[in-house]
Amino acid sequence: MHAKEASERLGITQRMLRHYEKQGLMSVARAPNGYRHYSAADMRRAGRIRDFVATGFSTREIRAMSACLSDDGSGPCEGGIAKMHEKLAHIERLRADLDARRNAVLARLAAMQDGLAYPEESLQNLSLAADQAGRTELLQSGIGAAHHSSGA
Amino acid sequence: MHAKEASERLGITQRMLRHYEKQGLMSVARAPNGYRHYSAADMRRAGRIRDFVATGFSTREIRAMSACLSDDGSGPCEGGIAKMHEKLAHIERLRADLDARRNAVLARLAAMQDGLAYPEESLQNLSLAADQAGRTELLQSGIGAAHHSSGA
DNA sequence: GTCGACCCATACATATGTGTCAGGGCTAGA
DNA sequence: TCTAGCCCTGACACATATGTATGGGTCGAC
Repeated sequence: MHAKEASERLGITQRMLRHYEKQGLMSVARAPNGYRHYSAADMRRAGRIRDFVATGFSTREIRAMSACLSDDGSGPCEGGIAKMHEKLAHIERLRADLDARRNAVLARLAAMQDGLAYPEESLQNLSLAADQAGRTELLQSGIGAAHHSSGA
Repeated sequence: MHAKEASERLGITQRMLRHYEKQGLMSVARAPNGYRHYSAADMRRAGRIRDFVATGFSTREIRAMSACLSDDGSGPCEGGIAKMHEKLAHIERLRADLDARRNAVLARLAAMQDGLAYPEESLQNLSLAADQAGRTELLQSGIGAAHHSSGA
Protein backbone atom coordinates (compact mmCIF):
# COMPACT_ATOMS: atom_id res chain seq x y z
CA MET A 1 0.00 0.00 0.00
CA HIS A 2 1.04 3.58 -0.44
CA ALA A 3 2.43 5.98 2.08
CA LYS A 4 -0.76 7.73 3.02
CA GLU A 5 -2.69 4.63 3.87
CA ALA A 6 0.27 3.11 5.66
CA SER A 7 0.72 6.16 7.84
CA GLU A 8 -2.97 6.28 8.64
CA ARG A 9 -3.15 2.65 9.56
CA LEU A 10 -0.09 2.89 11.74
CA GLY A 11 -1.19 6.09 13.38
CA ILE A 12 2.04 7.91 12.63
CA THR A 13 2.97 10.51 10.07
CA GLN A 14 4.53 9.79 6.72
CA ARG A 15 7.35 11.90 7.96
CA MET A 16 8.10 9.37 10.66
CA LEU A 17 7.88 6.46 8.26
CA ARG A 18 10.48 8.14 6.09
CA HIS A 19 12.48 8.87 9.20
CA TYR A 20 12.57 5.22 10.21
CA GLU A 21 13.77 4.38 6.75
CA LYS A 22 16.47 7.02 6.78
CA GLN A 23 17.67 5.81 10.15
CA GLY A 24 18.21 2.39 8.66
CA LEU A 25 15.46 0.73 10.65
CA MET A 26 13.65 -0.59 7.61
CA SER A 27 13.83 -0.53 3.86
CA VAL A 28 10.74 -0.16 1.75
CA ALA A 29 10.30 -1.31 -1.82
CA ARG A 30 9.59 1.24 -4.51
CA ALA A 31 7.25 1.18 -7.41
CA PRO A 32 8.80 1.99 -10.82
CA ASN A 33 7.77 5.59 -10.36
CA GLY A 34 9.65 5.84 -7.09
CA TYR A 35 6.64 5.63 -4.84
CA ARG A 36 7.08 3.58 -1.70
CA HIS A 37 5.13 0.40 -1.41
CA TYR A 38 4.55 -0.93 2.06
CA SER A 39 4.13 -4.67 2.24
CA ALA A 40 2.39 -6.43 5.09
CA ALA A 41 5.80 -7.27 6.53
CA ASP A 42 6.80 -3.62 6.27
CA MET A 43 3.70 -2.69 8.19
CA ARG A 44 4.48 -5.13 10.94
CA ARG A 45 8.02 -3.92 11.16
CA ALA A 46 6.96 -0.29 11.19
CA GLY A 47 4.44 -1.04 13.88
CA ARG A 48 7.13 -2.55 16.03
CA ILE A 49 9.41 0.38 15.45
CA ARG A 50 6.61 2.74 16.36
CA ASP A 51 6.04 0.91 19.61
CA PHE A 52 9.71 0.85 20.45
CA VAL A 53 9.96 4.56 19.83
CA ALA A 54 6.83 5.24 21.86
CA THR A 55 8.37 3.26 24.69
CA GLY A 56 11.38 5.49 24.87
CA PHE A 57 13.92 3.69 22.74
CA SER A 58 16.02 5.86 20.47
CA THR A 59 16.44 4.92 16.85
CA ARG A 60 20.04 4.15 17.63
CA GLU A 61 19.02 1.63 20.24
CA ILE A 62 16.39 0.15 18.00
CA ARG A 63 18.89 -0.24 15.23
CA ALA A 64 21.18 -2.06 17.61
CA MET A 65 18.43 -4.60 18.19
CA SER A 66 17.28 -4.77 14.62
CA ALA A 67 17.03 -8.53 14.94
CA CYS A 68 13.97 -7.83 17.05
CA LEU A 69 12.25 -6.15 14.13
CA SER A 70 12.12 -8.81 11.48
CA ASP A 71 9.33 -11.28 11.22
CA ASP A 72 11.35 -14.43 11.39
CA GLY A 73 12.77 -15.62 14.65
CA SER A 74 16.15 -16.59 13.36
CA GLY A 75 18.23 -13.69 14.61
CA PRO A 76 19.76 -13.41 18.05
CA CYS A 77 17.31 -11.07 19.70
CA GLU A 78 18.47 -11.75 23.24
CA GLY A 79 19.84 -8.27 23.75
CA GLY A 80 16.50 -6.86 22.79
CA ILE A 81 14.76 -9.12 25.22
CA ALA A 82 17.07 -7.97 27.98
CA LYS A 83 16.37 -4.34 27.20
CA MET A 84 12.69 -5.02 27.16
CA HIS A 85 12.98 -6.41 30.62
CA GLU A 86 14.72 -3.26 31.77
CA LYS A 87 11.91 -1.20 30.38
CA LEU A 88 9.45 -3.51 31.97
CA ALA A 89 11.12 -3.00 35.31
CA HIS A 90 10.60 0.74 34.97
CA ILE A 91 7.03 0.25 33.96
CA GLU A 92 6.35 -2.17 36.76
CA ARG A 93 7.73 0.20 39.34
CA LEU A 94 5.62 3.02 38.02
CA ARG A 95 2.55 0.93 37.77
CA ALA A 96 2.98 -0.28 41.31
CA ASP A 97 3.31 3.32 42.41
CA LEU A 98 0.27 4.42 40.50
CA ASP A 99 -1.80 1.52 41.64
CA ALA A 100 -0.89 2.14 45.24
CA ARG A 101 -1.83 5.77 44.88
CA ARG A 102 -5.04 4.95 43.11
CA ASN A 103 -5.94 2.46 45.77
CA ALA A 104 -5.41 5.12 48.37
CA VAL A 105 -7.78 7.39 46.51
CA LEU A 106 -10.33 4.63 46.16
CA ALA A 107 -10.02 3.88 49.83
CA ARG A 108 -10.69 7.48 50.62
CA LEU A 109 -13.69 7.54 48.35
CA ALA A 110 -15.04 4.39 49.92
CA ALA A 111 -14.50 5.83 53.35
CA MET A 112 -16.29 9.00 52.36
CA GLN A 113 -19.23 7.01 51.13
CA ASP A 114 -19.21 5.25 54.44
CA GLY A 115 -19.98 8.57 56.01
CA LEU A 116 -16.63 9.71 57.28
CA ALA A 117 -16.20 13.22 55.94
CA TYR A 118 -12.42 13.46 55.71
CA PRO A 119 -10.63 10.37 56.92
CA GLU A 120 -7.26 12.02 56.58
CA GLU A 121 -5.79 9.91 59.28
CA SER A 122 -6.55 6.56 57.74
CA LEU A 123 -5.54 7.85 54.34
CA GLN A 124 -2.17 8.91 55.68
CA ASN A 125 -1.63 5.46 57.03
CA LEU A 126 -2.68 3.81 53.84
CA SER A 127 -0.50 5.80 51.50
CA LEU A 128 2.45 5.70 53.80
CA ALA A 129 2.18 1.99 54.20
CA ALA A 130 1.94 1.47 50.47
CA ASP A 131 4.81 3.86 50.13
CA GLN A 132 7.19 2.10 52.40
CA ALA A 133 6.28 -1.30 51.10
CA GLY A 134 6.75 -0.41 47.49
CA ARG A 135 9.40 2.18 47.33
CA THR A 136 12.13 1.19 49.71
CA GLU A 137 13.63 -1.31 47.39
CA LEU A 138 13.35 1.19 44.61
CA LEU A 139 15.97 3.27 46.31
CA GLN A 140 18.16 0.33 46.97
CA SER A 141 17.99 -0.88 43.42
CA GLY A 142 18.38 2.61 42.09
CA ILE A 143 20.51 1.58 39.20
CA GLY A 144 19.65 0.70 35.69
CA ALA A 145 18.52 3.87 34.03
CA ALA A 146 19.51 2.82 30.54
CA HIS A 147 19.35 6.03 28.59
CA HIS A 148 20.08 6.65 24.97
CA SER A 149 23.55 7.88 25.72
CA SER A 150 24.57 4.62 27.28
CA GLY A 151 23.10 2.60 24.49
CA ALA A 152 25.22 0.42 22.30
CA MET B 1 21.74 13.70 51.47
CA HIS B 2 23.86 15.69 49.10
CA ALA B 3 23.80 15.75 45.35
CA LYS B 4 26.55 13.28 44.68
CA GLU B 5 25.18 10.52 46.81
CA ALA B 6 21.67 11.15 45.55
CA SER B 7 22.73 10.93 41.93
CA GLU B 8 24.69 7.75 42.60
CA ARG B 9 21.86 6.09 44.42
CA LEU B 10 19.41 7.00 41.70
CA GLY B 11 21.72 6.02 38.90
CA ILE B 12 21.40 9.32 37.11
CA THR B 13 23.69 12.31 36.82
CA GLN B 14 23.54 15.36 39.01
CA ARG B 15 22.89 17.20 35.81
CA MET B 16 19.61 15.38 35.39
CA LEU B 17 18.60 15.95 38.98
CA ARG B 18 19.09 19.67 38.46
CA HIS B 19 17.25 19.36 35.19
CA TYR B 20 14.21 17.82 36.85
CA GLU B 21 14.21 20.65 39.32
CA LYS B 22 14.49 23.31 36.65
CA GLN B 23 11.64 21.72 34.73
CA GLY B 24 9.44 22.14 37.77
CA LEU B 25 9.13 18.44 38.45
CA MET B 26 10.42 18.68 41.98
CA SER B 27 11.76 21.19 44.43
CA VAL B 28 14.66 20.38 46.67
CA ALA B 29 15.45 21.99 50.00
CA ARG B 30 18.71 23.85 50.40
CA ALA B 31 21.16 23.98 53.23
CA PRO B 32 22.12 27.48 54.45
CA ASN B 33 25.12 27.38 52.14
CA GLY B 34 22.94 26.73 49.12
CA TYR B 35 23.72 23.07 48.80
CA ARG B 36 20.79 20.89 47.86
CA HIS B 37 19.58 18.44 50.43
CA TYR B 38 17.62 15.47 49.12
CA SER B 39 15.15 14.05 51.59
CA ALA B 40 13.83 10.52 51.40
CA ALA B 41 10.67 11.87 49.79
CA ASP B 42 12.79 13.73 47.24
CA MET B 43 14.55 10.52 46.43
CA ARG B 44 11.30 8.69 45.90
CA ARG B 45 9.99 11.46 43.71
CA ALA B 46 13.20 11.64 41.71
CA GLY B 47 13.13 7.90 41.26
CA ARG B 48 9.65 8.09 39.84
CA ILE B 49 10.62 10.91 37.53
CA ARG B 50 13.62 8.92 36.38
CA ASP B 51 11.41 5.96 35.57
CA PHE B 52 8.89 8.08 33.74
CA VAL B 53 11.64 9.63 31.65
CA ALA B 54 13.18 6.24 30.96
CA THR B 55 9.78 5.07 29.80
CA GLY B 56 9.54 7.73 27.17
CA PHE B 57 7.58 10.45 28.87
CA SER B 58 8.75 13.99 28.29
CA THR B 59 9.20 16.32 31.22
CA ARG B 60 6.23 18.25 29.92
CA GLU B 61 4.05 15.19 30.14
CA ILE B 62 5.39 14.29 33.54
CA ARG B 63 4.67 17.77 34.78
CA ALA B 64 1.12 17.43 33.55
CA MET B 65 0.72 14.38 35.75
CA SER B 66 2.61 15.76 38.69
CA ALA B 67 -0.04 14.36 40.96
CA CYS B 68 1.47 11.00 40.15
CA LEU B 69 4.78 12.04 41.66
CA SER B 70 3.95 12.93 45.22
CA ASP B 71 3.93 10.40 47.98
CA ASP B 72 0.42 10.94 49.16
CA GLY B 73 -2.48 9.64 47.16
CA SER B 74 -4.66 12.68 47.45
CA GLY B 75 -4.26 14.11 43.97
CA PRO B 76 -6.26 13.13 40.91
CA CYS B 77 -3.79 10.88 39.16
CA GLU B 78 -6.27 9.30 36.77
CA GLY B 79 -4.78 10.91 33.69
CA GLY B 80 -1.46 9.45 34.61
CA ILE B 81 -2.96 6.04 35.02
CA ALA B 82 -4.52 6.28 31.59
CA LYS B 83 -1.22 7.23 30.02
CA MET B 84 0.48 4.42 31.83
CA HIS B 85 -1.97 2.03 30.29
CA GLU B 86 -1.15 3.37 26.83
CA LYS B 87 2.50 2.76 27.49
CA LEU B 88 1.69 -0.64 28.81
CA ALA B 89 -0.15 -1.47 25.63
CA HIS B 90 2.98 -0.68 23.63
CA ILE B 91 5.11 -2.71 25.97
CA GLU B 92 2.75 -5.63 25.90
CA ARG B 93 2.72 -5.70 22.11
CA LEU B 94 6.48 -5.62 21.98
CA ARG B 95 6.85 -8.22 24.63
CA ALA B 96 4.45 -10.50 22.84
CA ASP B 97 6.45 -10.03 19.68
CA LEU B 98 9.73 -10.72 21.37
CA ASP B 99 8.43 -13.70 23.22
CA ALA B 100 7.02 -15.18 20.05
CA ARG B 101 10.33 -14.70 18.32
CA ARG B 102 12.26 -16.11 21.22
CA ASN B 103 10.02 -19.10 21.33
CA ALA B 104 10.67 -19.67 17.68
CA VAL B 105 14.39 -19.63 18.35
CA LEU B 106 14.01 -21.98 21.25
CA ALA B 107 11.93 -24.29 19.13
CA ARG B 108 14.63 -24.34 16.54
CA LEU B 109 17.27 -25.07 19.13
CA ALA B 110 15.19 -27.86 20.54
CA ALA B 111 14.64 -29.27 17.08
CA MET B 112 18.37 -29.14 16.40
CA GLN B 113 19.11 -31.03 19.57
CA ASP B 114 16.60 -33.59 18.44
CA GLY B 115 18.91 -34.27 15.56
CA LEU B 116 17.38 -32.37 12.69
CA ALA B 117 20.20 -30.33 11.24
CA TYR B 118 18.31 -27.36 9.83
CA PRO B 119 14.58 -27.59 10.38
CA GLU B 120 13.96 -24.53 8.28
CA GLU B 121 10.60 -25.75 7.23
CA SER B 122 9.16 -26.18 10.68
CA LEU B 123 10.72 -22.94 11.77
CA GLN B 124 9.05 -21.10 8.96
CA ASN B 125 5.73 -22.46 10.01
CA LEU B 126 6.30 -21.64 13.62
CA SER B 127 7.31 -18.04 13.20
CA LEU B 128 4.68 -17.37 10.61
CA ALA B 129 2.01 -18.85 12.79
CA ALA B 130 3.07 -16.78 15.76
CA ASP B 131 3.25 -13.85 13.44
CA GLN B 132 -0.23 -14.05 12.16
CA ALA B 133 -1.67 -14.79 15.55
CA GLY B 134 0.00 -11.91 17.26
CA ARG B 135 0.36 -9.17 14.75
CA THR B 136 -2.84 -9.00 12.81
CA GLU B 137 -4.67 -7.08 15.44
CA LEU B 138 -1.67 -4.87 15.78
CA LEU B 139 -2.34 -3.51 12.35
CA GLN B 140 -5.98 -3.12 13.01
CA SER B 141 -5.43 -1.29 16.26
CA GLY B 142 -2.71 0.80 14.75
CA ILE B 143 -3.64 3.95 16.56
CA GLY B 144 -2.48 5.44 19.76
CA ALA B 145 1.07 6.60 19.30
CA ALA B 146 0.97 9.25 22.01
CA HIS B 147 4.09 11.29 21.39
CA HIS B 148 5.44 14.26 23.24
CA SER B 149 4.05 16.69 20.76
CA SER B 150 0.53 15.58 21.40
CA GLY B 151 0.96 15.83 25.12
CA ALA B 152 -1.13 18.15 27.26
C1' DG C 1 46.06 28.21 55.28
C1' DT C 2 46.25 25.19 51.48
C1' DC C 3 44.62 21.46 48.79
C1' DG C 4 41.35 18.26 47.05
C1' DA C 5 36.68 17.06 46.74
C1' DC C 6 32.48 18.70 46.57
C1' DC C 7 28.74 22.22 45.59
C1' DC C 8 26.51 26.00 42.68
C1' DA C 9 24.91 28.54 38.38
C1' DT C 10 25.24 29.55 33.62
C1' DA C 11 26.07 28.71 29.18
C1' DC C 12 27.50 26.31 25.07
C1' DA C 13 27.24 22.11 22.37
C1' DT C 14 25.26 17.92 20.46
C1' DA C 15 21.89 14.38 19.20
C1' DT C 16 17.32 13.26 18.36
C1' DG C 17 12.48 13.49 17.25
C1' DT C 18 9.20 15.85 14.81
C1' DG C 19 6.80 19.62 12.20
C1' DT C 20 6.65 22.15 8.12
C1' DC C 21 7.75 24.26 3.92
C1' DA C 22 9.71 24.47 -0.91
C1' DG C 23 10.25 22.74 -5.37
C1' DG C 24 8.96 19.38 -8.39
C1' DG C 25 7.04 14.69 -10.47
C1' DC C 26 3.05 11.19 -11.28
C1' DT C 27 -1.81 9.94 -12.03
C1' DA C 28 -6.53 9.97 -12.59
C1' DG C 29 -10.59 12.33 -13.64
C1' DA C 30 -13.30 16.68 -15.56
C1' DT D 1 -5.27 19.74 -21.20
C1' DC D 2 -5.94 21.30 -16.68
C1' DT D 3 -6.51 20.36 -11.91
C1' DA D 4 -6.58 17.99 -7.56
C1' DG D 5 -4.41 14.82 -4.86
C1' DC D 6 -0.90 12.04 -4.02
C1' DC D 7 4.23 11.07 -4.01
C1' DC D 8 9.38 12.42 -3.64
C1' DT D 9 13.59 14.77 -1.76
C1' DG D 10 15.80 18.08 0.91
C1' DA D 11 16.21 21.70 4.09
C1' DC D 12 15.08 24.66 7.81
C1' DA D 13 13.13 25.06 12.36
C1' DC D 14 12.14 23.90 17.08
C1' DA D 15 11.91 21.46 21.51
C1' DT D 16 14.04 18.32 24.49
C1' DA D 17 17.45 15.54 26.76
C1' DT D 18 21.93 15.35 28.00
C1' DG D 19 27.00 16.21 28.14
C1' DT D 20 30.57 19.34 29.16
C1' DA D 21 33.05 23.45 30.24
C1' DT D 22 33.72 27.65 32.90
C1' DG D 23 34.11 30.32 36.96
C1' DG D 24 33.60 30.49 41.50
C1' DG D 25 32.11 29.21 46.53
C1' DT D 26 32.36 25.70 50.67
C1' DC D 27 34.18 22.25 53.59
C1' DG D 28 37.11 19.01 55.70
C1' DA D 29 41.70 17.13 56.28
C1' DC D 30 46.47 17.80 56.51
